[in-house]
Amino acid sequence: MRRQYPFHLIEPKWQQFWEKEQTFRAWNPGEKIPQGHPFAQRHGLENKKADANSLPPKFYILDMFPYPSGAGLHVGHPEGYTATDILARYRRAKGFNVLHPMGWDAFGLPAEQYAIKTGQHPRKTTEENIANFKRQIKSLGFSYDWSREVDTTDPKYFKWTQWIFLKLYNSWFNPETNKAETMETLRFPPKQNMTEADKRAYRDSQRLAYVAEAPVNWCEELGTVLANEEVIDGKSDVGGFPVVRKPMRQWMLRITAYAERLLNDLEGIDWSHSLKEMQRNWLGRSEGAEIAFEVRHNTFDSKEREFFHDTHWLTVFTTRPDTLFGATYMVLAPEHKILSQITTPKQKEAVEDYKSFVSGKSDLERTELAKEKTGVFTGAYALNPVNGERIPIWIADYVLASYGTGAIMAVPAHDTRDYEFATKFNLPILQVVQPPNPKTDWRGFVDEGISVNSSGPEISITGLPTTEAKKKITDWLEAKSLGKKTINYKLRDWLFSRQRYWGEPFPIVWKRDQDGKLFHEAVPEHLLPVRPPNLDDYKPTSDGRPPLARATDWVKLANHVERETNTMPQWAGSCWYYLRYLDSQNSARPWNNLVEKYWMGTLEPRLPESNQEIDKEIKRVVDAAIFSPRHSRRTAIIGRVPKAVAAMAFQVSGLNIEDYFFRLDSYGVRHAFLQHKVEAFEKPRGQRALAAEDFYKLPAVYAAPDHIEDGGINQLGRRVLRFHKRINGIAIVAEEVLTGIKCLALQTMFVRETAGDELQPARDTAIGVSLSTADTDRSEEKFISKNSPVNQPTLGVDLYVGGTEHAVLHLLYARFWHKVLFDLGYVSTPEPFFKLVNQGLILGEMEFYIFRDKNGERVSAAGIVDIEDAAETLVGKEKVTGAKVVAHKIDASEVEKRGAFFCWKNPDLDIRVDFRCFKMSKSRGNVVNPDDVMGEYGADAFRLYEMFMGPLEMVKPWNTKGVEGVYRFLGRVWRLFVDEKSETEFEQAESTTEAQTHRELLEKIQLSAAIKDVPASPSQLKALHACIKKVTEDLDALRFNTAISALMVFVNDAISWETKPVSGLRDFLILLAPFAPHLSEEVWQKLQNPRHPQSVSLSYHPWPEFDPAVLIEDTLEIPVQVNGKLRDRLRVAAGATREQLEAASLASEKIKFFLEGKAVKKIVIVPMRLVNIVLE
RNA sequence: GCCGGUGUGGCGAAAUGGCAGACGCACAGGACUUAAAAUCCUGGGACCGUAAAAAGUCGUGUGGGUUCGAGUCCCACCACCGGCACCA
Repeated sequence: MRRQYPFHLIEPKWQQFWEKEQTFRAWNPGEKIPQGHPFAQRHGLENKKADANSLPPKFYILDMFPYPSGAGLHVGHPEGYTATDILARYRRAKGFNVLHPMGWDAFGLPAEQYAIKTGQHPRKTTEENIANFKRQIKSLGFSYDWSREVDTTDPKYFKWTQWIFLKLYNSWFNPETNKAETMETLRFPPKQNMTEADKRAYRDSQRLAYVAEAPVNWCEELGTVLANEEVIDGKSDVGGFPVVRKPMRQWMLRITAYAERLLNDLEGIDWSHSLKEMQRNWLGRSEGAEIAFEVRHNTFDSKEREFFHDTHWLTVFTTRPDTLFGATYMVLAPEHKILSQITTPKQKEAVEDYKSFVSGKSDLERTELAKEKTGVFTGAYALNPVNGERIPIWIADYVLASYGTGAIMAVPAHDTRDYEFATKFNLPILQVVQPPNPKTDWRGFVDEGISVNSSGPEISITGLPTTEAKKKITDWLEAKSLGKKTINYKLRDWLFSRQRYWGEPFPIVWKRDQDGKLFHEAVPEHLLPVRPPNLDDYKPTSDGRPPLARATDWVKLANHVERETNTMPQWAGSCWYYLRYLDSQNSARPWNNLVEKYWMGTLEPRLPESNQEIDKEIKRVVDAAIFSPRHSRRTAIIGRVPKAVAAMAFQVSGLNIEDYFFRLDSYGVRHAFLQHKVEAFEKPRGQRALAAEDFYKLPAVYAAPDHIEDGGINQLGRRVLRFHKRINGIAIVAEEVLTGIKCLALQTMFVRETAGDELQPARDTAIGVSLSTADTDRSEEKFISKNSPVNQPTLGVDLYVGGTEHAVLHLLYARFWHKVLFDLGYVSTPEPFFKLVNQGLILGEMEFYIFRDKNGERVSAAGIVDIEDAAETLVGKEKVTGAKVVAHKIDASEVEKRGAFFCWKNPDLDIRVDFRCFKMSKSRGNVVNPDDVMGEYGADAFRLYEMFMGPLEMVKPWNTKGVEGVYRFLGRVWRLFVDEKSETEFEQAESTTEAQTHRELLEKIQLSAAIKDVPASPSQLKALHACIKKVTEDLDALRFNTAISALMVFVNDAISWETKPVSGLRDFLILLAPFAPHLSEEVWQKLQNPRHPQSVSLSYHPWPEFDPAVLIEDTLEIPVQVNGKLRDRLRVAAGATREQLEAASLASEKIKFFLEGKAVKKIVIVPMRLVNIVLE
């Protein structure tokens, strides 16, 4: 494609300019901003030291930093980076102090494996890769503050990773305060005569970082152990090598202590629904009961009596205590400790055989081959506590030693797995739950119903619904000390050590006490960082000894003290990098506290300036009232003011806010509401609808807007809203305190009754979006939208963008570390990432496949079924014959569109072709290299295209033709501004001069003569302000694709203007700049002052204000429908009344035709929008 | 199996319950050109019409429902994508 504009000169020019001028430096409280910096000019900070109060509000916008692989950047990286860069530039223009950093997550296996192969030090590989990544990222013109760059493999960085590890090492989790505390607060158990060794052992057992001998995931090929999160289907996440369970001594982090908080705090952060679900899933909370079963030896015959000296107790975990009467056998995990004590001699051999059979299986076999249940009887029996029934105890590998108590009570009638097992081994199946639908088979029915056959001598739950039955039986068990309510999590402690070279060494040494017993101790903080030794051989050893152990000089310290030779996993460095960015040059501390508070938004918030007219006192109280923001992307949550806070607020202000509700919008702006009315609606099936009084018991309400009808004007002259639909749930009519805007929220979520008095919303069943406001009063609507992106900081990182692949690894670990640091007082927010967005995957370009049968004849895809993706090709079956066919990729030029299909270009066009997109992969050869795209179309076009493809979160296929489309658009922008003749001269000069002077030749290019310093015409203003409105709103909502289309619409219009008013075009450039910064800067410079080409960057120029007044039309085109079908359009005056609209509609000739001979039943008129005539 | 997400032209997509398909790609026709590229203009969901129009009918995965009006809200289902998967 012909070059549209000289991006090859413009882009490097501005990248160098920004770097030289430090245009995108983010300023910390206490820093002095250099003279003349546009940020200082904009915010009045010249010659001043910027303290936290004089700095504008912060905006922290973060990318997931990349692992610098040898392959270089792929097109997925710039997708997220472009989105964040656009927002960073937008926020800068809006007046924020924007923190937008970049760095390298550089520890990792590929560099180490390359080292093993070639002997090249991983540091060298890493440095080369970083250099290449940096070059590529810089060529995209992102506005990163490179002065804050971090590299996890830099000793200056991992010094603090080790420092945080020591914080974990020197802390324990206090269950009473539900938080981590330093070891000083740990009390020893009240036991006499604890020796120093006892005390040490106790302390070590309580640390957040501890050593455990546990069965771990050992990967032979990688020569290292792996975390649960790194094992997928029994294979290593990296490389896909088999993983086996093997007991080893390893470092663990006590993440399980935080399971509850990691789960609960998800509610307060703005992450996508699916991502939160993934985390919830991984945490795997389940509520149930532990029940103790007695295993009594006198239940066996006298000959065996001597083998059983005690009564044993076996505890099981179940989520369905209500099915206890249906427990017909028990199952233990083969690894269960009690096994040796209860197995009868007769069964001993069988049990031992089974145990060795199971231990020989890999994890993969244990899960994949588990379709058929296996197990053996132990010979022992337990007593069912409710009725004294003797139930046999089995062992089977479908019960996991690591979850719950490693033992279950099997209720085959109401558990799928137990049912399979019982069927195979002919164990009794006893119904204890009756399904609600009598036609449902009770066998294998696992849902809730009514308890049956559940009566014993002391307790009966027969006839109770499941929820009540659970509660009653649990209470009874608790009273008898036979059981208790329990919560279990699937989450396991984090296996934190790796047998690798290329990772952070542990700041730990091993010593021996007087008795020769080995113990560990922290390396003192002042000796950090502990650097890894130099090695010649990086290979792991097959016995699990880490490669660091080879460096004996490094390992062995004086007095027989030895270093820990394991290294930390790759995730360690990424657990806290977002904190190091805040203060990356600080060599004394990981970060400064004030700086952390400023960037994480915990300093005193400032009031939005635009709200000056609002009663400040109320605002202050409102600010004080909410300290725990709870909202998510789609759902605004209204919270009630806690009583204590309300009382406090009353003392301060005399204002009673107890009846207020608060809602945080997606910008963190607080809206207070006064409730007017609550109504309950139709009773839903199976569950009971909320009643008005229930509302007061709810801790939070998910609000959902639905049908709102205009209910006329009330005494105050305000529109009243009415809803008349039947809705299952409740409706709240409320008025926003600050603005007086009436809101209506329909609450269509149902509640389940729980045991206590408290009602809990059924999780995430809210269907709606947010409170909606009356759309009848336009000035109120304006008020809302104007105030939405307000200057109000949010807690933590304001926006974090990255791929889904880190949903449970990085994001869970980082939240965990952050919470520990929060507990210990090093950070000020409980969560690190306030809002998080996952970018969607970019697939390869569309590919065409033509099928051939076994004779090589081409066959139409129309007759092919069961098409599957088989390594690099497609296979399918012929529908008629069932014969196998294989597809071959063909070029797009061999294909012709025919109706809804693509056909092979033979004369008949009768052979249909299959078309689809695949994930980009080296082996398929469909990887798009960003360097190539940028070389051909430039960085601006590349950025623009990645954003124009579709919504950020969606999976979308790459299409090079699409890049050409946006490239053409940029060319049109260029031609909108420049004089064609001067450009031709430039091109001629460029082709005949030395390359070095090319950039100066840019100055040859003149502005178009059509650009004049004249006021814009009304229609020009209209086009501009429509664009301002759309781009601003879309950027706030992260809708980049539609923002770009608005820019295109403007340019399509403006290009035909005879005179182009310079002020309007300047505003347009500000709008375009976040998307295409290089082109915008270049044109801006020409526009500003052609005689002083080195004028200041447009990056800090204020974002244009949208003026709704210019968009008001004199006349409108109103569609007229008859029975909901469009029949005519009328042009009417904008202020036309209902009566005028009705008369005009009925007068229309076209409408008359449709009304002929029919009676008009009703006429629906929506002023300014539409008329609908309903006939009988 | 469980959980979550998504289904709209040939393709990427857009639409506070109110004119479905903005914007872009691909395509077709035209202008400019010796020609091509680039650029500019025009067209466009399908069907039925017609010399060409106009008018009309059907259209947002399927089937129901609510509503004057549904891509959008409710119920049931189907397909695809992603995650988890013997977690009691």
